[in-house]
Amino acid sequence: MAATKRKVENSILASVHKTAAGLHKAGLVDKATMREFDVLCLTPVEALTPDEIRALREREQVSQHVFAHYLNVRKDAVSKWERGEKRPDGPSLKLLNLVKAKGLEAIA
Amino acid sequence: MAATKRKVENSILASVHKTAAGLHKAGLVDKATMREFDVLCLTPVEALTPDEIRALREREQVSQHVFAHYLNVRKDAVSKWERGEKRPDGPSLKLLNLVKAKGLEAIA
DNA sequence: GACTTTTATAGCTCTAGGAGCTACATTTAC
DNA sequence: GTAAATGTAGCTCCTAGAGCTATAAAAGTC
Repeated sequence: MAATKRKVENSILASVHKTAAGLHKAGLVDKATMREFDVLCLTPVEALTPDEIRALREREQVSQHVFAHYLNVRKDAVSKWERGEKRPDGPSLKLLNLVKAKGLEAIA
Repeated sequence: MAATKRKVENSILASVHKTAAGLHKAGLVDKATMREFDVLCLTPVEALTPDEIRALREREQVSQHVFAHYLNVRKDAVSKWERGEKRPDGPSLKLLNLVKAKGLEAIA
């Protein structure tokens, strides 16, 4: 239910963002103010299961070693994520979400 | 001196990368192989001083709170980075480097 | 077939980054 | 005046990630 609420909130926020973006284009809202909206409308960083992380890496066709280099973590960390020994959060999770959404090249 | 060596290495690697990229375009090297080159040629993640981090955030014209949201860390963390109480590394440093090179929008 | 390299798993210890909180200045806006 | 936003300061706690070694299963080489 938290997920449902989240989704509704997101769709509302998406509209707010779209509207704000329009105002910005029209020169009625400056860039800094847009950023204020963006905080609320930023793509939510979602948790990833070990399987999803592995699938993500295999989609990009790289070894754990190479994948780790892109994220600036050690290969051991990637191995542990994929086996569920450690769960990435904060900055690492953000990077994984970036790769999921935009591909490895986006963080090269 | 380590820095000098690094620089030289990087320029060499940059050439290797450029050459490899050419071979790839010509269809002589597949994408997976390119990735192998990329590991060596990835933009090095450099450490940032507290002042550089603050300058970076101010360049993007956002508060610590907003900045933290983009990086998926708490605002306390950003404050500590800028005051030199904690030094970001690994995934967080990678994100900061991304922002430095491509701007906040690159990680939105 | 033996051999090496690559890739990934497993187990271990240790450090410090980040979470999460409260309280307190300062500035800006209403 | 006072309310909101911003940043500092001082804590404690947890665990992610570093860093290492050993092992083992593929993949490529001779």
